[in-house]
Amino acid sequence: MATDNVGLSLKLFVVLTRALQSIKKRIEEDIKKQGINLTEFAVLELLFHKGDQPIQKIGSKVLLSSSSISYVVDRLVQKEMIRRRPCPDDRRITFATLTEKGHTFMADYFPKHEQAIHSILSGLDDKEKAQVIEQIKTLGFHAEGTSADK
Amino acid sequence: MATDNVGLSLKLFVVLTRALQSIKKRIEEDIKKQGINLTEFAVLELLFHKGDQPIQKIGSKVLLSSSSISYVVDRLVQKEMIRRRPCPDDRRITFATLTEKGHTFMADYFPKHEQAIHSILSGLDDKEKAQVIEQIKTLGFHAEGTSADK
DNA sequence: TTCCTTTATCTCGAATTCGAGATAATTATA
DNA sequence: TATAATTATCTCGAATTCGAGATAAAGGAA
Repeated sequence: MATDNVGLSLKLFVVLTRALQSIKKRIEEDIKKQGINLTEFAVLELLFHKGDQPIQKIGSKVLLSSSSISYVVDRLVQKEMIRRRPCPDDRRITFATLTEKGHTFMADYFPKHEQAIHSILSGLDDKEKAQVIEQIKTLGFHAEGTSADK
Repeated sequence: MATDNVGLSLKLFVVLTRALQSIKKRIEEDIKKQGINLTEFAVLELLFHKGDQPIQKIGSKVLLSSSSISYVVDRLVQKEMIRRRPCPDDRRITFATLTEKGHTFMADYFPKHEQAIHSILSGLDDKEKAQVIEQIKTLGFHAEGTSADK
């Protein structure tokens, strides 16, 4: 068959892993200067762009387990970037809400962050990026579907 | 300019992160059944294909810090997959060496692992994979180069 | 209403990785 | 050769994430 190069798949996996490690490292370097990490930033970004969120929703959006979210939210509360707001309708739910400080920070820093990523990823032009996005999405969806095959 | 879509870069980063997370999760699931994790497997694979390695070399190959390598090697020694062998020429150096058990395991399991990855990544055909590999490499090299720009 | 199931959040302990610094051995320099 | 710099490995403590299980609140069924 034409599609049977097993070694090529392994290579793709290795290349992806290494590239993303380099990319993440650069992005994290940039963000760490602000005293927060990538996960915390992802949570702030979600709240900044989508408004207040139940804690459990945050977890599913940024792909973290419930226990990890509790921890991340704690840290952001300590840093006074967000606060916990009980839901009046359902007492099981707690919303995470940006504080004034958190909002100000994001309004100032998000554009810089986006620009930094843009600079780090400038190895490809827009057309190539769009292409890679499609291909990687395909790969991701397929991998997601490839669950425990009995 | 044509290449100025900042949001596209952010999207590429998010897509890459999520896809790789899915892919890694699947691969790890497969390996965990063997009682080892991805990092440990990477070390075993290096020794299996490249022969005995000084511990510090392993770190640079699998992209782990020196302290992490010590830990991973410890675990593999505990599992009797490898052993530490002092270098006679340079007493600072310790080689990691596959044990009989480790070698047998890899001879049996590596092809299965490779096949599993192949299956997980079968969302793209060979030609597309080769293309993605090149583009991701470009991205990675560029990101690597984009160090602390003063 | 009472009981069972589901949902949301949190606590706890384990796993994994890192960075800083310690130790020991080697190499280069004065 | 004595001293300084480099290299290899390890120890320690911190950071981050997870899974299992606890708790509390809602919702649904009998």
